[in-house]
Amino acid sequence: MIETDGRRVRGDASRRVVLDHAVDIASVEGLDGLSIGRLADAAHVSKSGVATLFGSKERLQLAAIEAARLRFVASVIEPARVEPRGIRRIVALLDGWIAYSRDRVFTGGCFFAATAAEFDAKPGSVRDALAAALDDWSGYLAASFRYAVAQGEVGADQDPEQFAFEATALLDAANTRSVMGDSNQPYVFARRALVSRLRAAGADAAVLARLADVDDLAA
Amino acid sequence: MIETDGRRVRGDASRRVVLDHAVDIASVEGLDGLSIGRLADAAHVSKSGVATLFGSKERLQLAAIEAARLRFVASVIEPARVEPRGIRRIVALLDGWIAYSRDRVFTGGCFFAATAAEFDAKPGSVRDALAAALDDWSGYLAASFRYAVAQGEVGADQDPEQFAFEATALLDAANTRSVMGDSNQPYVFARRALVSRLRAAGADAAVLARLADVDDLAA
DNA sequence: ACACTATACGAACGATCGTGCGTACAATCA
DNA sequence: TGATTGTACGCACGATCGTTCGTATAGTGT
Repeated sequence: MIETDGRRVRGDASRRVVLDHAVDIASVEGLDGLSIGRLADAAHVSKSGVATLFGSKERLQLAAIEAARLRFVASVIEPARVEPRGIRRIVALLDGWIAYSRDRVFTGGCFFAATAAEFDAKPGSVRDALAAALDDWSGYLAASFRYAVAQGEVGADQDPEQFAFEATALLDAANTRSVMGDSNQPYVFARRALVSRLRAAGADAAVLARLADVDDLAA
Repeated sequence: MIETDGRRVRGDASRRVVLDHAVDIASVEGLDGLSIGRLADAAHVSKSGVATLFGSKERLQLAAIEAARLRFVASVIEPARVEPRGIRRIVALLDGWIAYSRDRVFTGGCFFAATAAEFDAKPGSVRDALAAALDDWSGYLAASFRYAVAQGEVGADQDPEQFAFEATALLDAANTRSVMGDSNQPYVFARRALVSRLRAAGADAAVLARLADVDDLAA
């Protein structure tokens, strides 16, 4: 599985560098606003070099989505995996997501919030890839919640899909409003809503402390 | 205040026709993706005609935002004003917003959800105008809720700004996911969440019937 | 009557877009 | 060694972008 071909290794490294700039640009300008020429300038490579590495703009967009997915997983999912499955991991995921948005892991805020709204009405492989990535995230949240239900950490009447919808709605709204208004206040709203929601679902108050602890405004 | 100059009357009529197409295109392609050439084709006027009517692309974008605001007010705000202030009007606003999104009053779903995510990280007059429009909507919801608190229709401990944040978050999420996945299921999630939220706030169950009544899937 | 203003258009501007071609170089493999 | 493949570049193509200019027409004022 490991690439040993020196040419491909070099190419992969180049793609990594270019994509690192691409996801940040796209989080601000969108995946359509991401132009090959300006991307080439930002990454200090030639325009035709970028074209060679990705073949077409659509393939560049798809590669950017995959690169963004990796950065998101490393920033939100992986750190939360130190917590045991169930309600504790859910809290870690939600708290980690707020930090991911607040700390601008992508220059323009959450990459997927920006590009999903851009492509939701444009059918094609780019939209499909974005929908798949969002379903992965929402599905992971729902699966974690389902485990919490099975463990009795929250009420048995709770619908995991319903919870995942509400949680991602609150997080996305906090992201967009924070970026739009250059304020951390929306994260406070999101924290309060998420804590209330989980308490109403029957979650133990002590486990929610991490979420309830509001340090966004101080930071 | 009424325009009597025949030239201006004709110009305003032309602007109205062009903007009618502009807001629908922008709800799909975004305000940057909205190009003067394609807008001219859609409205069956010349490209330079559009340029004459609006002066610059930025002024066209600002005019489109104002036109979208008018369509939104006529579609969501005005119909809800038949209900008395307070919780009843809030329910009418939320139910009306879901219908506004579900019925695709704009071709690509909510105009403001699409363009806000596009411009939230791009400082300038366009972003400011979008932020102002969104604040108007969120503020109207908060003011209505504050009235409901004062009337004792919901608990005195309830924060109107907090409620407005949560409500708009749920509505926006339902819109984006419905457009993205071409399904009405997200509206069901949003209804359930909004009803739960208002019931938890102390609202009378009977007033919430309109919101709880799920006909989105049947439609 | 005349000057002036507000649409509306065709034509063209320079700029940027995505893409393809030809070339050069390095790495792989027969 | 020679043929092939993957990167990387310069260059140029046709298309489209926002904008400007000149012109024509219709409505408004003096």
